[in-house]
Amino acid sequence: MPQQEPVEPVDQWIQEIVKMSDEKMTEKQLRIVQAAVEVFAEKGYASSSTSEIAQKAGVAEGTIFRHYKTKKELLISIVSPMMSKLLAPFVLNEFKEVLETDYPTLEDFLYAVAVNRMNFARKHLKIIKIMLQEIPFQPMLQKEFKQHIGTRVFKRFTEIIEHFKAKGEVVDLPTPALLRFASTAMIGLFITHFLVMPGAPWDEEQEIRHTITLIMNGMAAK
Amino acid sequence: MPQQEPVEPVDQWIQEIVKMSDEKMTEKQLRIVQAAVEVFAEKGYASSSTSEIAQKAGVAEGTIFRHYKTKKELLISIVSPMMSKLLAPFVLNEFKEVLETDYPTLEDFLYAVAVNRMNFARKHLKIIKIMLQEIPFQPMLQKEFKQHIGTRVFKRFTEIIEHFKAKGEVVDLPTPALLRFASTAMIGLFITHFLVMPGAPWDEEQEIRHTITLIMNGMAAK
Amino acid sequence: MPQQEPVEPVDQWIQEIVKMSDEKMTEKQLRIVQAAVEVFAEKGYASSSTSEIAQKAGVAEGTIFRHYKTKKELLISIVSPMMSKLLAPFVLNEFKEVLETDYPTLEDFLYAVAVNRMNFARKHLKIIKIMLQEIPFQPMLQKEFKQHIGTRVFKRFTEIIEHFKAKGEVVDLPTPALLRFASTAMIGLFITHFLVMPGAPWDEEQEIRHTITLIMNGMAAK
Amino acid sequence: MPQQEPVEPVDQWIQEIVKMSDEKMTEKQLRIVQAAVEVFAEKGYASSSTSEIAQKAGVAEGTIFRHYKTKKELLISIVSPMMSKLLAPFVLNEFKEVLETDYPTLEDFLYAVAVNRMNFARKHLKIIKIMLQEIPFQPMLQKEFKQHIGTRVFKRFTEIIEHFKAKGEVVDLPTPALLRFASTAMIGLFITHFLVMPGAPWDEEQEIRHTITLIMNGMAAK
DNA sequence: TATGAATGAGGCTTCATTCAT
DNA sequence: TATGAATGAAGCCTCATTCAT
Repeated sequence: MPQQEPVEPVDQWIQEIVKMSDEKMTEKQLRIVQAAVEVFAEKGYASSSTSEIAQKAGVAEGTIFRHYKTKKELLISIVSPMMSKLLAPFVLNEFKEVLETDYPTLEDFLYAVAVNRMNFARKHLKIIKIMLQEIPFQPMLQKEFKQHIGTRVFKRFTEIIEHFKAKGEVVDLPTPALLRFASTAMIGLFITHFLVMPGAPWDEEQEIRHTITLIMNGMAAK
Repeated sequence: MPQQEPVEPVDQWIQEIVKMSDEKMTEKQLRIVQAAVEVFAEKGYASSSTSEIAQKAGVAEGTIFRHYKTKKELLISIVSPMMSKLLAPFVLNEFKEVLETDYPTLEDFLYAVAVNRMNFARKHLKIIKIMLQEIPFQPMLQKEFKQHIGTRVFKRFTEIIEHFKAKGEVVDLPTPALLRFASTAMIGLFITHFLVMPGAPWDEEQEIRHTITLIMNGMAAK
Repeated sequence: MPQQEPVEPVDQWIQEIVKMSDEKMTEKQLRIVQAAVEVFAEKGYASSSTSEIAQKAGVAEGTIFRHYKTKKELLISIVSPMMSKLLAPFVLNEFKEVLETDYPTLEDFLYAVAVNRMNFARKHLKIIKIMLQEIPFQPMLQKEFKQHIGTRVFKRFTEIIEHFKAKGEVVDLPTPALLRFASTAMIGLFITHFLVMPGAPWDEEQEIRHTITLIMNGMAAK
Repeated sequence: MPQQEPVEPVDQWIQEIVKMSDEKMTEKQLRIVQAAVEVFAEKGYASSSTSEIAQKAGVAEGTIFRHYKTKKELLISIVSPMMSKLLAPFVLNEFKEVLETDYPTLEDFLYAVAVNRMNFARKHLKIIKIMLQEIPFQPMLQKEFKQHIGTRVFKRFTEIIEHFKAKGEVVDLPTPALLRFASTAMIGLFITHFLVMPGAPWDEEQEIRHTITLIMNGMAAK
């Protein structure tokens, strides 16, 4: 079990990516986006009306369409950048090096990353909910999802797992199975606490540590 | 690792529940339900139109409303029974006894249950997809979900995990964490293969075994 | 100058074409079409609103879209059949034979045809006005116009003019110039009295005769 | 048939009218007018948007409304002066005198005028198209049209025709019929070649001569 | 003078639901 | 029971026009 580690090192190399790149929005446009996030998250994209968004944003309905050609473009403009920002740290080239250089144990590293992403997710919970809801129905989001996950994040994680397998620290099971196991256990933690049981009290640090412990135990070479 | 086991024993005690309780539907009504499942799964509930459902079912639009007062009632009538059927085996009182009586190892038992539920899910994939999509937006479904999971399935699983903890076979971590870990790893397997990567080829038996192995390793008392 | 001739012979061979082929319309659909003709003719297609059409037709706005998928489809459904009906008599194969068989002089024949088409046009004046207004902006109507005029009516008229040229009765100028001259002089008569000066009193029979006389004089071999 | 005549004489007495009276327009205003002509001609007035005009003109939308109070005023400002310029030569008081003084034959005169107006029309084709399209729907244009045609051009042409009738050179038919015949045959030539078949190759000089020949033949006292 | 963000009325179209047949 | 024409509310979007800068 890792000692309490400062999260900063991770944030150092993510910071320029994590920081919001939503530049130069007018104040009304910002209000539109915020209202859209609220309404989409509450009712789902298809059941949300632009008139309700406009009302909640305190602008005229026509103003929405001055900034976004269609309702769908408004959705995409919200969800699409979130997807890349959410996964950005896992795409970095230095990922593996940082992992070995800056952290005493794999668990430490995973914990740092998990906390960082958890904080990010908590901050953008509604957008992530919208993203999960709409990916099945929006081909454009599917495309972005596949590009990000399929060809970048997946590859990076695969490298890391095989690195540890080569070192004899990870059980000899197929890499895809290991990857799926680890990621769904972590994502499951996230979804359970943020989406399935949003009200339940929890000690985030403890929960993350337990989950990582279980994952590590599961994957450890016997 | 368990030997190849016949799945039948599990089915024996689920059979009366798993068996369809779709009673006395007219042929047209059946066609409506089938069409609705197709369309809801493809476009999502809110983006589906009753006219498209009617057309695909080969009935007049009015006919739908003769059987279901509203579009939402049609949705509920499809999703609601599926939820209980999907979780039914985990609610049975004899669950724990069967587990200890009929199966040599815990892994054997989990494998049998997993295969059984996987087959069930494959058969009703579209409805499950609709269910997952609509639970966040349909209070009635949320209520049923909470009743089933929160007060019945959760309780049953908690009992079982604590049973094994008491026997010293499971690591001493909080039961909710263990439960979440095990279930999300299994559900993650399901969602990955059925929903995220529906086309990918896979050896179901192997995948289930690997996942259970990882879960068991993770939870095993060290 | 021809004696007063009965118009019937011409009508005999056009009758089955001239007769309306608008079959099996519901009463509401008929009211929609009538209202649309009124409004389109008065304001022009682009400046007409479906809500005004619905109101004038005494139906709900949605009812229009039950019968016509779009506003443009409503326009096309009105104008397109009119174009072929208007030109139908000029396309008939027996045109030239009838001309030589049933009428003592070319003038008689032209007079009969002119009266027949004038009556038809008067009856459908508004639709013809819409047609003329919208052809420049509706590619589908342009296509139909080219097919009808370019490849059928033009060809028929060319044959007839060359027939009389061969008989030495028509001046030796290029056939297209003769055709254009004769047709625009006739169409000019129509447009002047029906569209440019709709209120002016006139003796239709006299006007037609004068115009034909002038056309014949103009084209006569000197 | 007249010899090739210089067109200048006609232009001499039209020149001060034909010359553009577009005074003191800013460069932006000019660009707005040009863009409006393009867009109105292509899509029709009602289907054109001020935003498209502004974009094509390279100005802000608001700039249009600084120069023209409404969209309709922009239309009128374009079409209205064109109408008078197009018909100006036919309104001149000296018309008849010029006719008898400067040209050996009536045909010569008509040819000269036709060529002159044809050139003018070719130069302002789009505006004329807009004019023809919008007269039916714009009361203000109708008013101007009636004033120009009804009380001035019509009167002038009537005088000329009756002048030649008195001289025994024109057939004894009602003057309005003669006038309509001649004008629609000429206008028909114009519309056919410029609007109905804009792409077709043609020898303008020949076509005008043929048409005038046919008109003269038609109207000649027998 | 010029801009362009903002407006809100109005346009076309969809759709769940009703009802006479 | 089944139909499908009809409804009208509501949805998305366009657009001429205004106004603060």
